Amino acid sequence: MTLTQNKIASILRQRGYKITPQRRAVLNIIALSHDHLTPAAIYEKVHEEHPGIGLVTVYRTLDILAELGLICEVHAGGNCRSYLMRRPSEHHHHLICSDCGAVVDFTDCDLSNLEQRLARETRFEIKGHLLEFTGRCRNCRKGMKQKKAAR
Amino acid sequence: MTLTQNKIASILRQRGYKITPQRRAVLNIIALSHDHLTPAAIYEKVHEEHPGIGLVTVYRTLDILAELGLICEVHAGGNCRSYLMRRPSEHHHHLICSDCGAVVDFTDCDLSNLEQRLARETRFEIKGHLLEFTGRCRNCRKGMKQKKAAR
DNA sequence: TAGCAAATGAAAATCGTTTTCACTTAGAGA
DNA sequence: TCTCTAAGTGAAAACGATTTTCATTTGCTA
Repeated sequence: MTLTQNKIASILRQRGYKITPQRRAVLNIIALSHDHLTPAAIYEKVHEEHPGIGLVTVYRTLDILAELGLICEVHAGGNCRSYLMRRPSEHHHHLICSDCGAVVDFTDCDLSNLEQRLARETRFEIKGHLLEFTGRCRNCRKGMKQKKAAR
Repeated sequence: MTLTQNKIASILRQRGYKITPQRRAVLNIIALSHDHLTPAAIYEKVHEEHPGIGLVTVYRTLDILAELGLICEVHAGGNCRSYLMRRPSEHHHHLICSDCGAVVDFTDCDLSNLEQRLARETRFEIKGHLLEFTGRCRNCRKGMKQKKAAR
């Protein structure tokens, strides 16, 4: 379930952050997009509607939203840092289409067996994991006619 | 099994790359280290012994080695791009100590069930995955006295 | 050994991100 | 509703990592 913007605004307020038009705009863009967006892409979209908003503000807003856990990072191969509105608020992972960039979440990774075995064998205290699948989504598999989303 | 340097050299030669002292030096550093190293760290070490070698050359060499699949990238949280000599030449994953940066490989990730299920449910054609565990290694768990390896 | 394509190093360019700082503003309190 | 202040903003500059450019050097084939 997507958090409503009002809900997000109230979380921000609770934590002592002010609700500014700039933050609303950034939030809006991320919430409306089903893709993961790089900071630059977010800036671009935000800037279209609100030309006054600077890239710096986008970065600052992303930092705050990530800190509050309202958005999450996608790694997706080479370049790091693109963001996605946090949909399931619990632990989850991503399945990323390498063609169009679509992201699907999944929650049940069931790595506990593997984790336990690794912990036993290596004597590591395992704290977390990063798991992402890549592939081609349904749409991109049929029809190459799909427009590739501009990154 | 670690590829010997000679073997690597011959792979380079086969692909039309020349064997230069600079490339040897970079290769040497990566092969001797059991940690994953950032380009900067590699440069530093290489530079100690061969002060003539520039950072640019390190980058170029890393690109080539990665392209040939002789070294592999480690993601490890925030900052991307550190490299590791490819030890098992097959598909494998990393277990990374968040304190000292030690990396342990493991090969049997057994995600096929999950992968099949995801493919069925999402109609993705799944091509690959990224799996990394993070935690604290045995040494770092006992004794905080361990010196943190400079990144 | 000669010759040339490939490789190198230094400097400059580029890219993404962060810091600085003077100015503006959201929102708590009068 | 108005005032005041801490928090937020934008522009420019700083910054670190990586890439490009270009003149010079070098490995290696003929």
